[in-house]
Amino acid sequence: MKAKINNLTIKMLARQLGLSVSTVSKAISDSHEISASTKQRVNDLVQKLNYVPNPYASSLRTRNSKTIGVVIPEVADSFFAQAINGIESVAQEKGYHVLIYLSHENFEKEKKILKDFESGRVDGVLISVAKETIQHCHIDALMDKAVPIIFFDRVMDEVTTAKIITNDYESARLATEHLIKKGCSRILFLSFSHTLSITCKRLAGYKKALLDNQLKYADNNIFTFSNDAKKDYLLLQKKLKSANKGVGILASVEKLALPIYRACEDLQLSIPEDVQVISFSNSDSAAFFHPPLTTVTQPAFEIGKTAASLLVKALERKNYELPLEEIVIPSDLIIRKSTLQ
Amino acid sequence: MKAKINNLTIKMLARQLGLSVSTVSKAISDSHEISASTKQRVNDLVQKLNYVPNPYASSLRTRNSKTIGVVIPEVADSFFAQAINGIESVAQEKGYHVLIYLSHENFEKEKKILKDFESGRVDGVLISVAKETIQHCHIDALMDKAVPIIFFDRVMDEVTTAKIITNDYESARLATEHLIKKGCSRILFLSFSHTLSITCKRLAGYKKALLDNQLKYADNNIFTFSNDAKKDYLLLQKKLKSANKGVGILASVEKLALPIYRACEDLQLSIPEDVQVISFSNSDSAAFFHPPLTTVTQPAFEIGKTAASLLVKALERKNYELPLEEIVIPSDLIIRKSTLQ
DNA sequence: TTTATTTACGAAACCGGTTTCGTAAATAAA
DNA sequence: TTTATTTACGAAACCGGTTTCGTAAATAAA
Repeated sequence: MKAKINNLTIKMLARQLGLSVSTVSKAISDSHEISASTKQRVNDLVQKLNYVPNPYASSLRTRNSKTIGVVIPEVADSFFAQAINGIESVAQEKGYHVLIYLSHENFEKEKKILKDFESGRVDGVLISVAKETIQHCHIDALMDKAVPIIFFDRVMDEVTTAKIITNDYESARLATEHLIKKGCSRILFLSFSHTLSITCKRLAGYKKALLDNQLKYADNNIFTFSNDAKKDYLLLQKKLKSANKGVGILASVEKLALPIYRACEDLQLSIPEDVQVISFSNSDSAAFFHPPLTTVTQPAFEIGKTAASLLVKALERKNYELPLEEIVIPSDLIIRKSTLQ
Repeated sequence: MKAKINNLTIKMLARQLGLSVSTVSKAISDSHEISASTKQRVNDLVQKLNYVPNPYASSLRTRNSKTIGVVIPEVADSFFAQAINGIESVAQEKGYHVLIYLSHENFEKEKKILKDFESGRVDGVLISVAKETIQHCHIDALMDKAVPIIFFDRVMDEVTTAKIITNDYESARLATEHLIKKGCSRILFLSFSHTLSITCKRLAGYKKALLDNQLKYADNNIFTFSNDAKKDYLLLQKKLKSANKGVGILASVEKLALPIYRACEDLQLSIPEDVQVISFSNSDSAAFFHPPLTTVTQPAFEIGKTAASLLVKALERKNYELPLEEIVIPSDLIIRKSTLQ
């Protein structure tokens, strides 16, 4: 590796200009204390020598880093990828930097990540909590240090802060109702957590639709995925095998859709004739599945963008208070051929 | 917003312990200069008061930030999402932080991002260049500042540094050959850039397969997507309409696959009977397309992981020289039903 | 014309760590 | 027992910015 070049500092600029360091600093930040002509001279040299100030020196003194931390369970998922896009769009516009951390659905990892944030590394945090997260001590600790933290998608009701979500309850209710209208008298609900805010609300919406339509709720229609993909798959197969034709499935997260299709294929069950399927999904390719998948599509980009905008607002305006009621951006039910026409 | 709490500093620890700041600092970093008993006392208090050192103060003095910058064209793409996963796996293990920046395929944005990196914000950079990037002045400038930069996937031949890629040429050649073997006498090559390393190499592999199989190369079999999705789609439709049955298509990037399926559907062309399709793609759902899509699947995770490992090695070992020859991790041709059996 | 105010800058402290260098006390070597 | 070395710590400089406070000179107000 090449040796580090002695970097250009504000002190060297000052020397070359015959000015003090403080004057140069103020000129660069366009302070009203500095005359136009001096600013001109300073900026000309900055351009000429390609001076780029050290952000960490600045952070140290100003106590802010123009950096936001984003904590998500995974990145290879359309929802989170699109949410990052939304976050980045705000960051790029407002000159913020985005640190990405993956919890991999693991509480201990999430805790470690938030603990690091207590250092002042980030000015604020956007988080979608891990599946395993049921306590919020790590979040409280961060909030105690006055680091603003905003939830998006996967929130914790017990924590008082801004939350950007979609209408999980309502969209699950509508999706379930759609299955009922299309003739399903039994509907499986696929979840992958008993505790996540999103899965709980979606389950509640599902239950409500059953209730509204005089269908009985039964625990054995609820299928919660573990982490063991193979075991899960076998269980799903078994459940489908035992189900009557005309069963409906509502998958509460994107990644549960593929196993359903695979299982139907393996069992030679036809979608939608034998099994009707709806999944929460933000994948572009849902439209090209065999058959095209009816989805509840979340406003992932907008959720990310809204969360980031709010955070930036909280950071830039001294007296801005985060809205504490949930901000709900509705999802779309996109009807395709995995449900009957 | 709550006022910032006066943060715990090493100075306060020192005062409470009756030690000097330097001793505490050394104790925390487990310096051999400090006795075991003192280290114990210091670490006990660190635990008790939940002291988290300010990373920017440390960065300023040590001139490294334990942060790597990742620059990619987009994030909502399976390849890049998986590559980030690979990068993150190394970062998490080695205690690095990952700053993500999106160029949105735009050269000016990429330039701006790299320019910021000249500030010392990151210790090293992993980049997959934008479609528009044909110059490398911005990269040279960064390398002049001794910031190590490693290419992954989309590289620039003209820049001398480590490059982690897949076997673009060979896998495109094999994919094309597969189409030829399955009876295609005319094969369209869908690209989205004339200049990107990956598309050039894939095109070259395509050409080689034609040559090896006594097929003529024709410019009008090459179709380069612009940024105008609608116009592109119409052009693609037109091209497919005019093609004879039995045409083959090789799509050189993931996002070109969906328009093909859509166009075939709209034109009532059957895949694979009328049109055989292979696409470079890392999407899990390719297997569930209608019909399942034959793909060239890149080792995205490994590419990201390898690039990050190399970068970390370059950062941690003083005398480590980055390997300058390309590191090639091969792709897999996964044959599904969009090509004839 | 004298006094008050404004303008435009500089000296120095500061942010919170790390590192260098110096040294008393303890220990080892002569 | 004397000298050399090692151990364990502290003072102070340092990283590269920003901010506070002070002030000479210029300008405005009395």
